Amino acid sequence: MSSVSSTVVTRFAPSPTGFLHIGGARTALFNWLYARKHGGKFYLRIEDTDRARSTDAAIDAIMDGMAWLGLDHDGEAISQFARADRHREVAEVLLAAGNAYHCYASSAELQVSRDAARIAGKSFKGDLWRDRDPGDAPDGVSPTVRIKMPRQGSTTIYDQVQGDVTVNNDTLDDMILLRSDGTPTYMLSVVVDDHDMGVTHIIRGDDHLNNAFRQNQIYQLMGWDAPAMAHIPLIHGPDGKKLSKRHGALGVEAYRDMGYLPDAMRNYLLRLGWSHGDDEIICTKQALEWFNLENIGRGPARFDFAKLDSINSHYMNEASADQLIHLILPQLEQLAGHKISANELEKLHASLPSLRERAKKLPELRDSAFIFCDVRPIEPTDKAANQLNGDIPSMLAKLAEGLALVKSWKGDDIKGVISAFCTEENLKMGKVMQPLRAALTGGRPSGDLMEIMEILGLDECLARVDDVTSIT
RNA sequence: GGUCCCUUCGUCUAGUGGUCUAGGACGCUGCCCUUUCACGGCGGAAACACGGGUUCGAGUCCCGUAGGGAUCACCA
Repeated sequence: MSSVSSTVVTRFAPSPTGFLHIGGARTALFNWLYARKHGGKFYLRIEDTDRARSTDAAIDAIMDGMAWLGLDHDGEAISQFARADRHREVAEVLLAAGNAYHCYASSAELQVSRDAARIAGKSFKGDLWRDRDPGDAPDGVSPTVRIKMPRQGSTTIYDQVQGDVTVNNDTLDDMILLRSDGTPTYMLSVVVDDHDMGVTHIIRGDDHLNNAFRQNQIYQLMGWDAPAMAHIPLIHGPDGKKLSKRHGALGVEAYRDMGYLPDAMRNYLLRLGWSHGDDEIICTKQALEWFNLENIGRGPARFDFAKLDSINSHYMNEASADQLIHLILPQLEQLAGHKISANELEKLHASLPSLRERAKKLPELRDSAFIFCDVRPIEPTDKAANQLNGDIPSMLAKLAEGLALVKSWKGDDIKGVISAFCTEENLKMGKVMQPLRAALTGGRPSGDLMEIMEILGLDECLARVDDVTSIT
């Protein structure tokens, strides 16, 4: 308990060059889950060593995204750039020990070497100055610092997801540790920060698997213990290709705007690449209990909106009416063009339980809730308009007369009036109910018509019927 | 091209050598319910990439082929 080494420490380390995309969100979720499950620490580290590409707006977007998903991190977000001195210090140690060296090669020379390696079918090693006499250094060129990779043997890393992965050391390149302006590169910074922060488990995208071997060398050279690794497969678009903006590589805030609930998002993301037998609906509390690294899948997963929708509808049914109303209220007011009154709010509350059953996403709920606001006249959909043709309006007008006389405005009594009317007019129930629904709801998905009428109230119902009967 | 990773229904996946004539979920679809739209209930179609091994026995282990992906920056 008290031993530092036994405490799990994970981190999410995005580069602030854009929003928090879906793959990053899942990586963050896994790290968060793993740390929280073990009562450990979960840190957020902003990898902003590339000053030109890092923006504060991106940092905000990432933090907002995580907050929305409910992934809280311990302590303040750490800026990698702020720790540059420390990174440089480690490079100096490596340099002093002869494990790193100055490289004076120009980018043109490097490019030639890279092309040559590719043509020869070999790996680029970037070691043009590895064995050259520093005395040959050209004047006026500030060198980069490169690590001296081993050329013999092989390195095997046990990855918690992929298993043992082995690479021949002679395919590793002498990567740059310090740029010619003296600033540290990501490859150096991650290792130093992960070590200094006491990170015990690195859970990150598959795209870093190759880097693990390069970074591993720094741990070796510095005599540090390397954290456990877990490289999770990337998320692909529905077409199996890399995610693009067209199909899912959106910021998490885009999902929020589309009307998905954070709980649903977490559940979906969790199941995308991780499983617990046949379980599909896994709340966060349960996930905290079950999550592990062993059950992370090894193949890339495709993003599927249909399934997300289905999970979202499940969580919409579990959310409280207050919560749901709170979420749709701003848009509802915008649609209605007025501030929602206490009276409308009451109707909204009354209708919500049945409305949310048929809504998969917030916008659908908002649209169906809309008819409970004071928004006469209701604009009918094309389909609904077709049900209000011919002599239908006069039929409805006649029905309205009967409704006005109902003894109490309760579902059963209303139904009684309607069925009596049907018998009297020798009409089938459906022939009356369908147009009535069209008149009252404009044809929007709603629910039990009697319930709707009861909630709407007699006056509103008559007014809406009047709206469609007086037009013709 | 080099290196590394991956490969079960359309999709997410269960499956850790025999109980797999392969299970669940989403989607699709048939029927039922029904006052529209939905919801719900009960069914259905639908997969072990291919080829060799190993084994009494392979979706499960090994090799190869094919396909997919990642990576090869003074980006992260």
